[in-house]
Amino acid sequence: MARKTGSSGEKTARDLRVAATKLFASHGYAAVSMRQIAAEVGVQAGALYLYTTDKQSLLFDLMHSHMQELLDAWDAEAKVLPDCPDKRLEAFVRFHIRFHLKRIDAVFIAYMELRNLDSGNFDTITAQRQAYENHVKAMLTDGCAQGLFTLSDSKLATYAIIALLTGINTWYRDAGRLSVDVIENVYLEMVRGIVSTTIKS
Amino acid sequence: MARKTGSSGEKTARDLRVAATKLFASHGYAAVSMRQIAAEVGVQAGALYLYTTDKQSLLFDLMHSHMQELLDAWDAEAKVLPDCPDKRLEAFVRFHIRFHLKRIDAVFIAYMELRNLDSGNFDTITAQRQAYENHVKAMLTDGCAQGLFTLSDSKLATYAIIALLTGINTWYRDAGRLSVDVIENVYLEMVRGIVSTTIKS
DNA sequence: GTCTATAGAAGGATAGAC
DNA sequence: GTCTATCCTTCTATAGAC
Repeated sequence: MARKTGSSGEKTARDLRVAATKLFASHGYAAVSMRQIAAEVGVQAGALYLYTTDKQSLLFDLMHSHMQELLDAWDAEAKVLPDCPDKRLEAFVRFHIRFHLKRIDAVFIAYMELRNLDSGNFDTITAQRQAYENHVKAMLTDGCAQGLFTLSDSKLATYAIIALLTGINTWYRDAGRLSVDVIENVYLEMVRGIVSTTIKS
Repeated sequence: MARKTGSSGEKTARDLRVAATKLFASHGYAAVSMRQIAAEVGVQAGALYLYTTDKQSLLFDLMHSHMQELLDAWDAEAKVLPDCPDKRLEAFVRFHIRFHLKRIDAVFIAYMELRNLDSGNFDTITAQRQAYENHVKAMLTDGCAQGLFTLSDSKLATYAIIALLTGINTWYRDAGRLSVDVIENVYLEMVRGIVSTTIKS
């Protein structure tokens, strides 16, 4: 924790995570070798095993810390939001888009590499994903209870909204024709259509 | 073409596609070996090379024929639809859901294994995907022109609708709590919300 | 903390017998 | 049409030098 930040080991540990994230996202976990990762980090393959017990733990650590960051970030943001479901929904849409667009590689891994996790690891990540979905579902149910949203199935609406928002990651490019602000506004409009809310902010 | 259907070679060719589809979807292209596929087919690894020049062609063939089937199926259905954009949208939503839920493994591969295609193959599949997106976009643009839909960006709406519908594949289970008919209806309602159409069928 | 070297397993693809 | 056998490459992970 309070170690010298200049320590070469800490830098290598960080570099390893960055390199693995980039390579796993580009080519897939199974297609990337420890040698490739080592080359990207700038060390020999053997040296990586000072920082991870094996390739599987490396994948799990990346996915687990990503999901934890996501849950923590939304908890922090949700805590200071007003009770109004429509305001919370707007905040969620903007939060989800911004958070995910800043971590395109990590998000890709978290969605695509589930099948390459050992079963215990799989269960852990799945529970985190479900916790996130539950936040959304609670928000929608709440809005329905207050008569602000109209939904025939809040579980399906949760899936639908998350899939629609996360789908942005598959086509977004940094120098694209639309700014993140504009994207947020357009998608917010579509999500409002889904929940059939007629409230204007 | 007009060969005896009892021919062992034709059966093996079919079995190979079935086995590869199943295994690639479960574990990923890179994680599956030709030996595993052969075992699933019930032959030795060497025999597979009578039916595919290499592993890459096998992947490409699966993806290419899946996408072609999709395009052909929608062409056939769209041909006999009325001009009314709302009716066409409803037909599309139902078509997309039904088509994709019947081919969960193939759809998964078509989305997840793009990065494992050689560059020429990648371009071919990407063009097919774009052709499909263009059908949807044209339908939305048409509805907007006729004043039936309200969309601030028909390209983003296309992405959003496809992502939302295809997302069903990630949670759908055959013996789940909802029938395909119910799912179609709920998602159609949400898609109508996105395009803000108020027309009732 | 990193390197070189290597053990041991598994991969894709081919050759030739049947 | 399929099998057995095998070539050659590449992989993960470890051991021991520096």
